[in-house]
Amino acid sequence: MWYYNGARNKGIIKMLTSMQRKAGLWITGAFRTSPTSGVKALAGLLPIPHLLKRMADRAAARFVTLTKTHPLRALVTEEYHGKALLHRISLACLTPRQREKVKGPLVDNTLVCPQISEPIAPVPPQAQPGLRLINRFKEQIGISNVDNVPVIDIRHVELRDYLIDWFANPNAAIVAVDASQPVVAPGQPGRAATAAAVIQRGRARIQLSAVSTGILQALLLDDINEIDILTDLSTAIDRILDCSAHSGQQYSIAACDALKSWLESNPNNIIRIYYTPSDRRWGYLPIHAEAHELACGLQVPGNVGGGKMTIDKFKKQADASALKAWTNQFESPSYRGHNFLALGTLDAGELIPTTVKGGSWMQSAKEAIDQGGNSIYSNALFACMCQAILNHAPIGSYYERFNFTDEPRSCSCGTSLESRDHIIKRCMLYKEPRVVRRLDQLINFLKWNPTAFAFKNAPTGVG
DNA sequence: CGGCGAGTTGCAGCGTACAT
DNA sequence: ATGTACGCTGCAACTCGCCG
Repeated sequence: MWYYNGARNKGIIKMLTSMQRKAGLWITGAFRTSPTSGVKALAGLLPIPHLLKRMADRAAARFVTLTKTHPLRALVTEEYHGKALLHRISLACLTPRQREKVKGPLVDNTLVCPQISEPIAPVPPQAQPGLRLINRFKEQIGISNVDNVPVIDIRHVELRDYLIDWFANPNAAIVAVDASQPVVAPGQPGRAATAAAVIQRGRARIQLSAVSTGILQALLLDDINEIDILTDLSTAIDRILDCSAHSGQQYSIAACDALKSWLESNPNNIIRIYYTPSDRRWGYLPIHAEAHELACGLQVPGNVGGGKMTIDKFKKQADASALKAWTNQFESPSYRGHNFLALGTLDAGELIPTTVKGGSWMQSAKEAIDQGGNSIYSNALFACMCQAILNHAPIGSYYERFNFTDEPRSCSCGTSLESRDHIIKRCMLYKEPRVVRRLDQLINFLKWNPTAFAFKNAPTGVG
C-alpha cells in the first residue's frame, strides 16, 4: 500500500536497507565498516529498492485475476472496472489533468493490466469445490503434491519397475514431459500406441502446456485405460488439474474438460502423475531419443496463447529487470566498494550478483571441496573469503586505513605493510597457489592458508 | 468549490561519533 | 584516513480544517 510509483518512502527504504545490511553482515561475517552493497552481493541479498519494485510488480499482475465484480475494480478506470459499479471516487471519475497527478497502487495496477494478455477466468466452474476432477474422480487420479489425494513419490529403483509394467500394458499411455521439450512416448512393442507432442522451446509456460497437450494426445489413442505422466516440474503437477485462476489456466481447463468425459466413461480409467526429478528422469526410457526425434518433427495444433504475455511471464520479467538493475549498479566501483576484489568464474566471466541459492559467492564457497572430494565449506571460510574480497579484514592495511592504534601494520614475514595484495601474491608465509583471478582460486588459496585472513588471536566468531 | 493558513511529513545536507 | 549511524536543521510537498 505504501510502495508505488511516486510514493515518498525513502525513509522507510532507508530503515529497511539498514536492517538488511545487518542481516548481510551477519551472513557474511564482514565488518561493520564494510560497504553495504558489496556485503549484500556476497550474501545474495537483493537490495531493498529492487526487492520492493519486484514485489510490487508481481503483485500488480494479480489484478487481472480479480473477479469482474471485485470491490477493488470499483475504484479503477473505465477499462478495468469490469462489472463492478464505479465508485464516486474511482480513477474513472477524475479529469485528465487530475489523473496525471494522482498516484497510488491502483494506478500502478491499471498500468500493468494492458501489458498482460493472458485470459484468466477468476472462478471457472471446473474449479468449484465438488466439481473439480480431483474431487469427483478421487479414486481414479493419483497425483503428487496435492492435498487429499494419494501422493506418489517415485523412487529411483521403482521407476524401472513401473516402466516395465507400463510397457507390458497395451492399454497404458506414458506421457513423458521434459523441461524444454515434451514428449509423449509410445505405449510399447506389442501394441505401439504412438503419440508425440512438442511445443516451442524456451517458452515460460511450456511445462503446463506440454502436460496438457500430452494428456490430450494420450486421450486420442484407442482403448486407453491408464495414463501415466512423468514430469520434473512440481508446479505443473500442482496446476494441471487445478482450474482456479493461475497462469496457464487455459491449459488446465482444456485438460480437465477432456479428462472429465474419459474418467466418467469408465470407472476403471485411471490417470497418475509422477514427480520425477531430473537426475532420475529419462535414463530408463530407451525410446526417449526416438520419441524425441518424432516429437521434433511434429507441429502441435494445441499451442494455445503462444506469444501472449502471461502472468508468469510478467513475473519473470519483473524478476529479471530487478536483477538487471542490481547487476548494472554492481558494475560501478563506487557502488560495490572501491576495494571490492573483482573475480571471475570458472567460465571466465566476471562474477555478478544473484539471489539464487544464496548468491554467486555463497554457491562457489559451498561447492569447495578438498582432494578427497569432501566439502571444506565452513562459516569461517566464507567469512574469511568475504573479508578478503571486501578488503575489510584483520590485516595491517585495514588497521592502517582505519587508524587502529593497538594493532600491527606489518606482516609477520617482516614486510612493513600487510596488505591483501601482499598476502595473496608475495608473502613467504603462505603456500601456493598464488594466482588468484577467479573465485575458486581464492577459495583454494584459503583452503591451503586458512589463517591468511583470519583473526590471529580471536578464534570465536567475527562480525 | 477553491483559497488560505497551520500543522505534518519526507528528505537532503551537514556535522559528529565510532569502529575489529 | 574510510564507511556508516545518527541527530539537527531547513525546505518542499502534502493534509486538514476553516471560510467565503
